[in-house]
Amino acid sequence: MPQFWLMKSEPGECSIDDLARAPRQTVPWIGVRNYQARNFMRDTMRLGDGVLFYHSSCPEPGVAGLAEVASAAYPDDSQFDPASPYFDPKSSRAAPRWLHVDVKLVKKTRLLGLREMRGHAALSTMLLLKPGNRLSITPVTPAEWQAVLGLLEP
DNA sequence: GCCAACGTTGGC
DNA sequence: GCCAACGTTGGC
Repeated sequence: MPQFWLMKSEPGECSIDDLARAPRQTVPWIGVRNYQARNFMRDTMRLGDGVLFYHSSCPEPGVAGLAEVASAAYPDDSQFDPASPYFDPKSSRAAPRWLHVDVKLVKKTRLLGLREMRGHAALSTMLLLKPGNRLSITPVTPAEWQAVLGLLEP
């Protein structure tokens, strides 16, 4: 049974084009510092799960492409680096607090804008669209996934 | 830049 | 274990 996710990335940090240019079109999803999002990666994600690659905190927020989970969860090295903005002094190599998976590009799509998404009843259940949602990784139901694909590939 | 919503921290 | 203060997210 395939699972599906929506993962937010700031295009200034890593855009869909950055992903397309990355070696093997794969990037480590570093920098998640939220326990719920971490737990999704650690406990629920499986290799090959579908990912909606979402651009956030930018002029045109929305789904910018499709990707897939390309690794199991493993420790995020940036938490050990004092020079990194993601440094966590309370973490240690012996007991890493933060993990991440790798994400691989499937295809860049047209931009399915946040505003457009709000206009479709079939997407109204998406956690992304719930008021106040800030979670950077959210589960997507098979119905929501199919509805998004339908809008991206009519 | 604003601000609402939410998660985390830390004193008690 | 409560909860006020604080920091962050992210659309607008």
